[in-house]
Amino acid sequence: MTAAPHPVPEHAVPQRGMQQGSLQPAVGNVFEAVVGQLGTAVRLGVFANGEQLPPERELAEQLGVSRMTLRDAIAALREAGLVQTTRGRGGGTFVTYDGTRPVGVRPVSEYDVGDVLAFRRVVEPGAAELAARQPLDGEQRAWLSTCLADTRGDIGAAEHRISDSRLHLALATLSGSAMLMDAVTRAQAALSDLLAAIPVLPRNIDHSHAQHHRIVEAVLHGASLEAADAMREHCDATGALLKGLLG
Amino acid sequence: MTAAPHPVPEHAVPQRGMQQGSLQPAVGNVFEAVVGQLGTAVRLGVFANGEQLPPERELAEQLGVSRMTLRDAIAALREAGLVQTTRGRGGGTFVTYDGTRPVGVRPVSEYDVGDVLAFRRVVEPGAAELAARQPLDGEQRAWLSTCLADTRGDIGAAEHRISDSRLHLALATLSGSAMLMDAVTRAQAALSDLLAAIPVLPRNIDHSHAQHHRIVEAVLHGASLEAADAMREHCDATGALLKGLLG
DNA sequence: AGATAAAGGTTTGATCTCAAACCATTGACG
DNA sequence: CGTCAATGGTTTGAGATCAAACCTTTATCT
Repeated sequence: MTAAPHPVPEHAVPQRGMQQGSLQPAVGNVFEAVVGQLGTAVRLGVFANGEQLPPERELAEQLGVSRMTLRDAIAALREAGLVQTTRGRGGGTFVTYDGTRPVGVRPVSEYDVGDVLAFRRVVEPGAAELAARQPLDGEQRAWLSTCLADTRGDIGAAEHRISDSRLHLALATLSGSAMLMDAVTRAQAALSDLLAAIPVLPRNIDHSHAQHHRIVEAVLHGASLEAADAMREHCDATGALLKGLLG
Repeated sequence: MTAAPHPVPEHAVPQRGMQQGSLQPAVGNVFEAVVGQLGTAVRLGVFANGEQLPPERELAEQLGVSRMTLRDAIAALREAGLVQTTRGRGGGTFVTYDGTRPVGVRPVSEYDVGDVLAFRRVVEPGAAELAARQPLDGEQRAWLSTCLADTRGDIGAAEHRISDSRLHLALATLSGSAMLMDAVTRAQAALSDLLAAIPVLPRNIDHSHAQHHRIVEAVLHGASLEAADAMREHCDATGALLKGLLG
């Protein structure tokens, strides 16, 4: 039919692309992908404890997945103790997870620790910088302040981790870039497992809070470079802590 | 069975998470996803013209997809004229695409132009910075130089676009971070459609080449901040050009 | 020439996923 | 108290996807 455009004799080395890295495997199992996504959303506090998930029909559409598959995924989360479900009007699926228990839901993807930290150090400062450049309305400013305040209260380590995630995701959301939001979410998801493994020293929390404060201040004042810088420092600090503790 | 943890009376507003943004729809159609990925890889020059794709069994595994589905995808690319296939020993699927024809293969995802540019401006400088920090061996340095030289030759606009992609992806690869490589690939993929739409002026190419040169030099010399800066400038220039022409 | 190896091509039955319609439960409201 | 509305629960048949085995083609080697 068609001859090979470049016949390759046996001895010649066919030059296959130096980089195959850019081919990312499609997740073969939709069910597992959804479990991973929802589980991550709960662990990161995207859905707060006690909060109601969107109705199944709606959530299924948001996830681009059939309702049946979504229901199977929710059933898995229910068995893992992350959510509870009630029927009837006013019913629904509610988050029952305060971060104090470990979760049996495995993350969607597994990355090298150094890789996650490097990635995060790039995208989070970028998101902060963009958020600072964005004109924020009153509601958005209030949201950011609330998220910041939530990381401060007299709460346990688990709650602190969740509100920390929420703050970072809020910043990413305010960047106004869906792709960046996406990237930060992935970084946080990959990070949350690592963070759960390290001991929380009050000193670290204080330090971390000071950095959060500086970041939020910068964003609220539209100081984009300062915001990026502060976030970079924050990532470096967390990274150093993690590397010191994990290898 | 189980009572709702927080019974929600009709009048009370159930507080559903302020950010639903982090739930990304799973791609429902594996076949289409694979067509999109391979098509993008070809358009970006991940597989160069005339080059042979990995054997089906191998490629299927890399993509995390069954061989049947992969074959369907390849058939689609073949009908779109992007590849040719030969049987027998020494046969395989070969890229037949020099960028001069428009392609009927739609990209995997559709993003806002501003979003793509903002994302790119964050991840590409980050990748360049990391690449500059990496200790590069001779082969890697040579690869980078080759990619740079390829963008210069006396070639048409289409070939130029492809070798440009290859250079950017090479830099991302040398960053050593799979997640960043991933992000840059997505940015380039989203960008390539936009870039195909703008006219190519010799002056722009010269300007672009000077920037590429500065970036590569910085990376080869391990000047990470300079590399990031140069790349940021390059992204800004491309971005300004695109914004001026598209919106 | 014949054997071998490396590729693509084909078949088949099991499993996953989807869409759509319909059923069941519960609280709110008249 | 009865109806309605908003949720989760269930069924069903079609289509997509998979894994594994097997067939065909063709260049190289002996």
